[in-house]
Amino acid sequence: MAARRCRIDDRMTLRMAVTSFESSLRQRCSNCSLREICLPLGLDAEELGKLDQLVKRRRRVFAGQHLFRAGDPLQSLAAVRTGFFKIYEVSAGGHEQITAFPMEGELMGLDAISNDIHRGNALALEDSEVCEIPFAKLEDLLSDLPRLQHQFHKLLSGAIASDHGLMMVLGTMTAELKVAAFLLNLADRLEARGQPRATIHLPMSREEIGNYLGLKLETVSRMFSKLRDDGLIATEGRKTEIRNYTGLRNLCLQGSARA
Amino acid sequence: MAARRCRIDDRMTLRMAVTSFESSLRQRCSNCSLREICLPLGLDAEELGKLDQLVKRRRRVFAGQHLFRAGDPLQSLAAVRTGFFKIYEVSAGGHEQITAFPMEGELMGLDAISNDIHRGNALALEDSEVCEIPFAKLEDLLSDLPRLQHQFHKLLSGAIASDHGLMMVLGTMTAELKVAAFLLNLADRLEARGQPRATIHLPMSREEIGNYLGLKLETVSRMFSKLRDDGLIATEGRKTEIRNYTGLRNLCLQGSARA
DNA sequence: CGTCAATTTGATTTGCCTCAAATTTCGTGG
DNA sequence: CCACGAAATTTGAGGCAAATCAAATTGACG
Repeated sequence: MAARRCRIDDRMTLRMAVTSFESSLRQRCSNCSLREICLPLGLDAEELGKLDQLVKRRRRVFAGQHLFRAGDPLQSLAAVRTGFFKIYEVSAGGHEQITAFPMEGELMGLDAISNDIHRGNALALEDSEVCEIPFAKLEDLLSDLPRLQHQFHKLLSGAIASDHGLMMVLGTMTAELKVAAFLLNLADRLEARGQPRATIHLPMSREEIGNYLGLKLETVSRMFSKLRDDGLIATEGRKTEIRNYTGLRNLCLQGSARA
Repeated sequence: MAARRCRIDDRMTLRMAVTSFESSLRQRCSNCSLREICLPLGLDAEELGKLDQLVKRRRRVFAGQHLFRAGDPLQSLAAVRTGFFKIYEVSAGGHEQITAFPMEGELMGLDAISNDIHRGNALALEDSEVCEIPFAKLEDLLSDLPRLQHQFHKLLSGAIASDHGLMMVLGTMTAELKVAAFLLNLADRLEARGQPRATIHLPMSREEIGNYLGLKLETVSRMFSKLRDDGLIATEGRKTEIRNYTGLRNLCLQGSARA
């Protein structure tokens, strides 16, 4: 296990060498996420070719580095190939709020299209790889490929839908349920990517989880302990194992039953 | 002032006659919201013509009626022409969560594109009028009109951005600040539509505001009273007047300063 | 004018936050 | 490889903001 966390921002030196071979081990899919997303569309070879041309070379982002910051002009959307990010926004009053934890296969920067400027900051929580997709070129391509256009709309719409899911968590759940829902959400997303849903790595701190869920870090920790004591999960540092998936899910369901 | 609220759902009878002429008084803009949205694009006459063909006849939705419900297949997006809606989702556990209060010029149903089925329920809070935009036809048109396509992407992206704004409110603010932010948000949206921002009508109940903000109705009421006692707003039933706009805004800013 | 729902206000409880300390984990250098 | 220091996490005690319970008041509509 090489080094994993890093606070110095945007100027990695020796760490780069150390971790560069590490991430090379992770290359599983032979192509970028955007193309993967489009595989079910039945595009022909020519169309797929256009898609490939669009995607710039993969880019590596080390733990603690920003891929983009609030205020940056939108040039490219970024699809996470490997690793984990956090997206956070800073309010006028200076408060940080994490709005998402994008993982493999998920797009970042969609909210920037509205005014061509990034609202959020994208910070790599672990050494990661992204595919950058120049947005202007993507839009050109979308006009030519209606099925791809439709898929892109689904993607944007899906982002709205998942934000609504989070709003429901924030608005209706107690601390215990919020944490349970958070773990279930991660488990489900892992499973959707063919990874085992029971074992979750959690590259983010308790404080970051709490920020995301509208809780304090101590409360998050207490709820992890409670879920552990109730036999629903097992914890070993940041490695979390879901011991009773249906139990967790039932907890969330009955919890939001009345209010 | 004719009747304003109604609980009987989807079977209005005499009310229809009473209120039908009432909403006819409100016709201010001569065309649909979609076209208005596209005015700054500099489309030529032919393009505008295509746009007009797309939009089905305006549809009236009476207070208490649903325009669509969760589970309905997505056929059309709907732009609010006049009136006010609430969009709410129901969790598996049966809890209702309001995710938005769309008003004039705002689109509903964007989150349904992701899987062609509405997640949310759209309920008219007052007698309203919408323009329905068949989504399949809209996508066809977008391929032909790149500027319109871009505008549509901005619209979707803007929905994501505004959801993030709400998440920040839910995650970081106290009850008082949530209510203040809610009123400011309404005021700003009114102003963006050329209406006076100081006078807000509030077609939703305290309970609905509380649901939206993650508070109980009693708390919402208390915070209205507090803002009133502090001279920031004046209340007269559901008619709310902003007496000190900058004061309200400063309250929100300093409030989220540290956490 | 009477009924019922919505809102306001008050009293009390509670869940989460705050403050504080102990413990574990992790990165670094010996 | 081990030991050290810093940061993250866990756990405890007490306080506070918002929820809950309850009652009075206002307002809407037949």
